[in-house]
Amino acid sequence: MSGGIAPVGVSLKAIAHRAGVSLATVSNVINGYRPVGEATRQRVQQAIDELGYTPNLSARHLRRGRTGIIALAIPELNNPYFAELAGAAIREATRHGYTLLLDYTDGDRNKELLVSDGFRDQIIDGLILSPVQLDRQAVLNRTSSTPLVLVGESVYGVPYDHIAIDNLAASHMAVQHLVALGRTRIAFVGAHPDANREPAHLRLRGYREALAAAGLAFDESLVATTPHFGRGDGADGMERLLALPQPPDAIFAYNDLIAFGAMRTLSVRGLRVPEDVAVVGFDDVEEGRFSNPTLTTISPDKETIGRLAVDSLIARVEGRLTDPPREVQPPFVLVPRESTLGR
Amino acid sequence: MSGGIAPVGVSLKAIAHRAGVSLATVSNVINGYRPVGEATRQRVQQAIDELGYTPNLSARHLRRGRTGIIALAIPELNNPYFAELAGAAIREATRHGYTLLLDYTDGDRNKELLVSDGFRDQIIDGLILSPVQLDRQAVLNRTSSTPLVLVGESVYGVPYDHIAIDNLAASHMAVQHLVALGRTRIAFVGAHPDANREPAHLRLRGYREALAAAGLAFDESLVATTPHFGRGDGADGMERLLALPQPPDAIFAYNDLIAFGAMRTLSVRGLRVPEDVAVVGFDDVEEGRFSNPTLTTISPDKETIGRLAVDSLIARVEGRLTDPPREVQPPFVLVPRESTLGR
DNA sequence: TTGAAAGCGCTAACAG
DNA sequence: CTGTTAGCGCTTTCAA
Repeated sequence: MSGGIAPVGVSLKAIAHRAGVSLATVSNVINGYRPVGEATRQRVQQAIDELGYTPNLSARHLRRGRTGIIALAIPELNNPYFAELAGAAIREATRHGYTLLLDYTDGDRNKELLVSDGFRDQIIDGLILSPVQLDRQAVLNRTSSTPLVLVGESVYGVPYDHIAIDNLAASHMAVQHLVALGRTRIAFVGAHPDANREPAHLRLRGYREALAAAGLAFDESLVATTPHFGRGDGADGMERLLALPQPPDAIFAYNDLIAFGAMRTLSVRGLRVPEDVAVVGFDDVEEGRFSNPTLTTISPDKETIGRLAVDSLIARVEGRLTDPPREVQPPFVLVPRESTLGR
Repeated sequence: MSGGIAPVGVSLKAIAHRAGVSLATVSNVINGYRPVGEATRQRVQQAIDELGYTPNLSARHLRRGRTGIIALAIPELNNPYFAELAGAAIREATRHGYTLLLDYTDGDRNKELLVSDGFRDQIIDGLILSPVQLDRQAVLNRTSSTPLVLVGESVYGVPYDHIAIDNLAASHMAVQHLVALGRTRIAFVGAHPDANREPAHLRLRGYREALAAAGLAFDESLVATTPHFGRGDGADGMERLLALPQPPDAIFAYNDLIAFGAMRTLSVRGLRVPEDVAVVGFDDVEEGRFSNPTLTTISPDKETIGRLAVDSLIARVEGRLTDPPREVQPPFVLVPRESTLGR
């Protein structure tokens, strides 16, 4: 944030009048569109300071055809992963002089479509979208020409910049961690009911591949689907797994919230984490550093994801970037904590 | 969200031309500023539909002097309380056809001042502020004339609408709950170091009054101040309380995050919740329904707070509300869970 | 290096 | 009930 009070009514004209120059000159002092003589510049600057002038953004936007606003559309704010991502994006946007507007899709396909197809076009210069339900085809068919950057593991193979960690490798690492601890009945919680959707797919695929690599058989009954991706879903999924004839001895959760829900259920059922069941999450939200037990998890570099997404988008908006769309994979690490290592 | 694609370049003029009417008539069909004949209306509407027209907001805003955007400035998104509040506010703003912009102050006094003094004035019609550090005087001296609505327990006695639950009564209820369970050494975690600030003040005051009402002595060493209001602060505060010669047997936390931090410390130190130490939080964030143990807490009606704040603000913005500022106290309840009742 | 002026798209006052 | 038009504040082209 950088300040400056704007008494209503102080316009370019007022400054021009006060400084005894034309509108164009004042505009040039402000925007540097063409050079201005040093003496003139000083006089104009003084008038600006004295009157406390701030450009009227609506007018500027009308004229320029751009608004200085970009949107970040995420499924929900209640998932702290997105809250943290949004924080990073907002900081970066602000740094570039842009305002970032948050939109929620509730992970609802129709809302994702609406956003992608230009719901906010009148107000935004560009869009960062973290889709949940949107498929490749829908993105390809999108009807808006507003620059778009995708984040998250949902959609691949579309002509837009895409920022997401290597979900396959990350899932591998998570499962491998459990395998290394000697676990053999490793369950996956948080597969999407509609199994051929991409996002769960990648993490699920990583899970399967890692099992195979470890010589463990894939057991479909150990994959708990959930309608959403919150704590309640994790709790329910865990209940179902515990009802199995042979319950799991480890859980790889689609995300941290699901892991927290699962751990809650385990606690209620009198099972110890990690002694009876080890748990690994995905996202590394702050909660996992204070939960009982603390949560082992995949930690994507959220700061970098947010920053890169905003940078790419703004570069496209301003026409500075015209390369073909790029696929960027920010770093991630596995953070081992009590839910697998014990205390 | 309600949609409509806006191919760039479809203007009022285009519609007017297509429908064979004047600009004004099209505008009237859209805005209902004055009546339009039914036949004409139909023709215009058809042109609008066919061309997929959406008004250019920048132009409208320039003309109207309003932007249709309101801001909600909160300390941080990482506290799920604010995330939930923001969700409610966004829904309500959308319902009124407004866009809600989120701003973060980091609980930093300067940023709160900046926001309050009109940092976003060029872009917003009104502001909802949840101050942490801002004092009465700063609000009274504010230099912006943008309509303002305050939420939260921070500032009283200023000429703006204020939406906040009765913090005094809520704190009373929380402490009374602990007293009723037979606890006698009840600590308060999350007092602000600068003790004469209002927000912690009310909850702290409620705490003291409830102790007095219960015939319990106030022990200053049982008040743990914290620099911020996050999990880490709660964990640190708890450490300090446990180092006392006579540690507490109950905790009333300024908010849920602090309570989670405190419970984490208790767990690490091998103390049982609630057997050894009972814990009550404040905010009722979802996390507390899945934590181990689940958290007893004060549950403010966040939906109502968000809704009322937005409604009041928009009414002021649109000049529909010119009454003197009002103080509104939405309902709250105490939700007893395992952290005081046990399992 | 500077000025004059057109015009972005819209709303609302004025005129019929 | 409908049309004409001024002008919101700014950027940028054309002219000097």
